[in-house]
Amino acid sequence: MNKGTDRTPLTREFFDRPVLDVAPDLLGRILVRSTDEGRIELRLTEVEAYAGEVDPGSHAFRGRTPRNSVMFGPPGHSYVYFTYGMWHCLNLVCGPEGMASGVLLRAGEIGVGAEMARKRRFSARHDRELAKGPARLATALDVDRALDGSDVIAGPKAALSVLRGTPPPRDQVRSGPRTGVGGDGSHQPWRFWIDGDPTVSPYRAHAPRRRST
DNA sequence: GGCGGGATGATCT
DNA sequence: GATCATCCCGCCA
Repeated sequence: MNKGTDRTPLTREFFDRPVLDVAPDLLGRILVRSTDEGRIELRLTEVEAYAGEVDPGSHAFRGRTPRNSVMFGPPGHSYVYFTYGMWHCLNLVCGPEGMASGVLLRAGEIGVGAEMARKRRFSARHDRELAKGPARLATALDVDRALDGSDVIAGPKAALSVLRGTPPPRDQVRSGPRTGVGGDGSHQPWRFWIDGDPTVSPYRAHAPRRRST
C-alpha cells in the first residue's frame, strides 16, 4: 500500500450523496475489516451503483422487505446479502436516506492481512484473485449477514470501516454496464473500475439460466 | 486461457 | 416455484 495514504475515515457526508457520485469516488479507498484474528485492508478497484427503487437491478426495486431494510436507512452503513445459496455480497448504503441506493463492492487489492485472506480463499492461485469478484471479496474479508447494517464511518477499530486512501486520477476511472444485470437495468454504465488493475473481475454478460425440463 | 454447467438456499410472488 | 448483483471445477485447446 502507498506510503502517504490518507488514513482518515470517510464521513457521513461522503456517503450522503447520490449513488452515481459516491460509487466512482469509492475507487482507491481503503476498506478495513477488523476481527479477533486481526485486520485486513483492501484497496477498492471495482464497484457497481444500484439506484434504489427506480432501478430494476436493485434489491430495493420492489420496495422495502425484511432483507433489504438497511438500504432504506441512513447512508454510511453496510448492506450484506446472501445469494446463490452460497455467497455473500457487501454493499455500502448511499444517500439521500430513504432512496435505498447502494454500491456493490466488486473487487479490490489486499494490502494488509493477506495471510488471513489466503486462508479463507485457499483456492485462489494468485493474490490478485483473493478479492476479484464480489463474493470472493466478502469471503476474503469474512463478511456475512452478521455485518448487515454496520456503521462504516465509526473509525478503523469498527468491524468494518472505510478510509480515504488514495483515489486514482480521473482518467484512470472507467465505467461500463453492470455485471449480471439483465432487463431494463442492463444498459446503464453504472459499473466503475480502475483501468488496467489486475484485481478487477472479468465482465460477464447477463445470461438467463436455462429452464429445467 | 476459455468455455459450459452444476451447486445451493433465502427470499419473494 | 422462479429468481438471484456467483464461483469453481472439469474439460478442451
